Amino acid sequence: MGRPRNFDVDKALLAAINVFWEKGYDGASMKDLTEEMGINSPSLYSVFGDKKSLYIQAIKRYVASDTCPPLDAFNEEEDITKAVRAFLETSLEHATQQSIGRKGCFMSNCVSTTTASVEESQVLLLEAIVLADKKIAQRFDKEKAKGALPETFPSFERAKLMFDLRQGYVLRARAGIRKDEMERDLDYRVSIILSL
Amino acid sequence: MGRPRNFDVDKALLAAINVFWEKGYDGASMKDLTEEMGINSPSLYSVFGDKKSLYIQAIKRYVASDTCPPLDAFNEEEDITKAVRAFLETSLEHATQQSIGRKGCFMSNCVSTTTASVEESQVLLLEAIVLADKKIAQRFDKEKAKGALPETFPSFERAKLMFDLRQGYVLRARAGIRKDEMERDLDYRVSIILSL
DNA sequence: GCTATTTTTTATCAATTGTTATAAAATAAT
DNA sequence: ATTATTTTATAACAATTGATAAAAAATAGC
Repeated sequence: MGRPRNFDVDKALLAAINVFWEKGYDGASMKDLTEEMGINSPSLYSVFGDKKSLYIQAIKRYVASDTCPPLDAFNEEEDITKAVRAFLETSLEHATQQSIGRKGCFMSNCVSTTTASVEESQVLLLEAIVLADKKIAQRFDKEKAKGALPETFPSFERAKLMFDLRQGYVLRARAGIRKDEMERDLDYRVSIILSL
Repeated sequence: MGRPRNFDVDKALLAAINVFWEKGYDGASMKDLTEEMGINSPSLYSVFGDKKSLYIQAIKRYVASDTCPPLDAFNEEEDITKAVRAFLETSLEHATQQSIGRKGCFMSNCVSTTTASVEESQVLLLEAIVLADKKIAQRFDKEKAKGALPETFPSFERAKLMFDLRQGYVLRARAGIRKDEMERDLDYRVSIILSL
């Protein structure tokens, strides 16, 4: 009973992700957040608590959505060489997209900057990295079982290698390096990740 | 003539770097800055201009100092294998050091987060990356001339590869992954960077 | 010892920060 | 229709934000 809520809690949370992603935790003001979420501050505070609490919920919501475009592209491609290429290519696309906000990855672009100031954010980032490593390694293992990769292929090491190369792309994109320039050594990196 | 300045401008600027490094551009308040720089705000504003101007000068000062510990370790080591190892090892050390502030790299930890909001910061970050790539590649070229690396060794691609792997370490360190855990595949990465 | 000049100090500015009372509005149960 | 309950809207809170005005203090030249 009582007056019904006239906004979608989940939609508001998704909007909050975008604000934090674009402006960072410190850079995002409550005014920015309430405007983008389409609610006023008392509603925000009653549903999400204070700024820090909202931020943590935003991270958890992002992680729960479990949609990392490069990882999805990696898993959707059947051929392992094409899959690795798709991972790097999709990483580049998202890192260099000009549209404001949602640049690169929410976890590495935003959450990584708050691990010192917002306690809970560190373990959430850690879990996301560990999960990504594991998913990539599992795919490599599957290829080994298929015979597409040799038994000696070090899945876990290569998984971490591929993941870490993405972080380099993200930094370079932020520095303004264009996608087509970074694409030039993309195939070369694919061959390194899969080298025997 | 006039009343003499009772603080060292350069020392104050170096202190400002530390504040931005530790707290980020948005997270660093003028109060934080004046306290750490040991001056009061009118002095700050008269010498450095506003916050954005101080920030740009801090970045330029950091770049001018030209001291990137991993890069220095890389160049000081004679043997190329040991040099690559030293680069990664030093990257890990600085990324994981527990002392507050000066974690990882000022450029990638702080400046990379302001490329959208502080216009001038982007090109400064770009120049730093381009310079680092070049320095690493030049060292590889020297090893090729010495015969320590084959003529076919792709210096520039490997330089960028090594540089980008560091970004992965920085992210992982922020997530709380320990140095000794990341050290486990350090030698493996050295062999990949130098593989023929 | 003045004067001119520059810096420091102290105090304060308006604006924005995150946050919360208070009261109006909208529903369900009685 | 009234009551109880919950959410909305409006307004305001104290604190902090980045930034200055005004006055005191310290030097060099005359």
